[in-house]
Amino acid sequence: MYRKPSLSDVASLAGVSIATVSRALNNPEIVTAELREKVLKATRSLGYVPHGAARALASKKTRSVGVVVPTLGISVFARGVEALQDRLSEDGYRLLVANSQYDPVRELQEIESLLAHGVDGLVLVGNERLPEARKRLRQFSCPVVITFMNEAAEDLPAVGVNNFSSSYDLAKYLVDCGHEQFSILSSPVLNNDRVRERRNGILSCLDDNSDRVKVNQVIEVPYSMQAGGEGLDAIVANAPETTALVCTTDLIAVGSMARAREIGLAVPEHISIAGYDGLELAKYLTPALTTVSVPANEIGQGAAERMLEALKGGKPKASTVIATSLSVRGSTGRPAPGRLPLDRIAQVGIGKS
Amino acid sequence: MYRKPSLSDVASLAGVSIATVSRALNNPEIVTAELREKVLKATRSLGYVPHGAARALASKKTRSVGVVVPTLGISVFARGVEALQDRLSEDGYRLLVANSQYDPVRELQEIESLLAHGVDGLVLVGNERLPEARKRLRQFSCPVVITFMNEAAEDLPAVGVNNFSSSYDLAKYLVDCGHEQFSILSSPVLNNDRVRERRNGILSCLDDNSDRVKVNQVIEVPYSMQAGGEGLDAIVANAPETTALVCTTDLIAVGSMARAREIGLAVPEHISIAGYDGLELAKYLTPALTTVSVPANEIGQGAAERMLEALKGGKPKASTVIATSLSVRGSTGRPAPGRLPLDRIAQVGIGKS
DNA sequence: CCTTATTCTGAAAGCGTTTTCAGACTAGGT
DNA sequence: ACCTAGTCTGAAAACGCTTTCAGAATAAGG
Repeated sequence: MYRKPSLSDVASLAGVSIATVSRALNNPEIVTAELREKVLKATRSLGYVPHGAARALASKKTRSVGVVVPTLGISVFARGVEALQDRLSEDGYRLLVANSQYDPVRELQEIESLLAHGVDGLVLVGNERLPEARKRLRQFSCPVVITFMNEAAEDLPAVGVNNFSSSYDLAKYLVDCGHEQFSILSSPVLNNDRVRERRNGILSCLDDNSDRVKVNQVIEVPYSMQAGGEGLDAIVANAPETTALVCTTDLIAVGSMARAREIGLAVPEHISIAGYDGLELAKYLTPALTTVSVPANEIGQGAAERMLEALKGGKPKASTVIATSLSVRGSTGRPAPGRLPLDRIAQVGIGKS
Repeated sequence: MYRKPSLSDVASLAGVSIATVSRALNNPEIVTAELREKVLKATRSLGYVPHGAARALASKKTRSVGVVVPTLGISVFARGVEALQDRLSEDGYRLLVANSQYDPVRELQEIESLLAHGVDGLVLVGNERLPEARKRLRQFSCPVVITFMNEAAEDLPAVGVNNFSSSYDLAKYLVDCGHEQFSILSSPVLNNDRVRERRNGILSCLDDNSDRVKVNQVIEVPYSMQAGGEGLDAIVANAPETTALVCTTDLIAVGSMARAREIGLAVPEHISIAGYDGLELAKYLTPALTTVSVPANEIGQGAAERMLEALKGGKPKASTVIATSLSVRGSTGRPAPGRLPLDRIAQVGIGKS
């Protein structure tokens, strides 16, 4: 049975010691050109590939980092992970990916699994996690970068957008449009500080303008387009005077927009709908969706940069806030004066597919 | 400086040898209950976590598998990777993720990086790769599973949909609708056997019906919604008699549909448009997009199952074909009799945003 | 030409596990 | 009571690399 070549195979073929081979491969400059050549030749002719585990054991570095995201099914996370991997790969690091499905217990397990594997660093999403998770992170004292948040607890570096202020701005834009009757449709806030911040940002803005503006309903629905549609139904039934519906997520916004059309509500004539995330598809909808664009790739890349810095030097740099942009599109506009309550306009059942 | 507890720390605290600790942790049943208890207690009280690299070195298993996808920016791949991770995680395996950006050289590098790291198995997309990549795979002789294809070269197990026949069926549906003037809008076929199979499937069907049906244009555009729009422009300019536009990808289809509306073409009255992938958002568009639904999660999960089998037993099971379903929706319909050429209908510039 | 400083190289000691191997101890049969 | 078979346990040998340490070789200086 064929055995994969090891350092000593290369060493004996090149006629040098294993120490020299190791050096020639890792610190070429500290070995004389002549030996280096011999070693490289032997390496090539044997097709030698260093053994990762052995190397990790000896050097105490696996050259890999781990990331735990809630799910890859959400485009911003997928793109963030992609950018993270792209950047890490440039520096020769591998990326271990896990998803928690928004379950803190699962997140803890995945973190423990990654730490046990021996990742050199860990990229996480948001600040909320089980105390055990924090404890493990401390115990392993490996570099951690928090993403999709503008700041992190325990003076960890964070790379992400300011969910609160960008949501505040989104709401402000709608207030400035002249809307007075608001409702909010949110994906679950439990275990999700990003969405909570967004919701609070919206509420804070509406509160700051409470002389002109009223918050009718704040509804929380599961994270799916269908649930977004059901959320809209609830708004129509319980807060028919609503003229502006702010969603904490594009997916929910898309679902509610589709449902609005189904029941005969015109967007934005009868109701303005806005989302958050900057889904690429959002601008191809009819009407195109007003949303807050989150540059997920910048977050991923920024996280990679922070991580690489920590892995090399170690100076704990502060957090990086990634700028969002408000993409105003066709799904929002001025409220129609004297519009009837939504439940009077809606023709429930008629447009139903 | 605090050192992480090792096997021997646990051993001395429990008053046994490291061999016993190792056994108590990995094969609890071969150790007497009494010792096992002592060991577990010591393990807990020290917060002992086995050292991954050392374990990998000794056991020649890292309990991790690697996957290389073209990009995570495409939803089917992201969902596939997610399902893969979910299933592998159940059995205690970690997942290393890399993307190649459709570049064969980059794919080779990532494969080499993963193999050097020591993954126990490798999940890849499609059959096309550099000869060096095959060589490495053979050299490391680690289990490989090919995904998103219904069969693979070199008798590797494959888990995926039949791109050819499902595309054939999609085209057949349009032929049966009565369409006679077809055009095809494809994302790049280079380094992408999945899309090539789809295109060939469509062409094969149209060829089988060449007595009734004509293929006007087969256009290849970059993989983006904008490019899809430009593709539509080209169709309108060069093949205005087209009544059915088949796209090899939902993203392209969405782009062309949006562009169609922009230039005043009604879908499906003036032109039927179909896609492929089963993007979740596709059914929330107006009109909803006819597409071939690919259950990416089943592919990921199936790949995980194959991989786990290979990792345990080793019987090389055959490929698994995952069924697609044709989702017929509003974007396709019967061709309008006596329709004018598209360039006569289009009002270029008017609807431009 | 000899001494001292300066590179480079090789021997060997880990790194923290798993696993083989042999010895110790228990139980069962006569 | 003695021998055999059968369980468990511990000592020690890998696993393949990095890195320290000391020695060899070369260069520089007097």
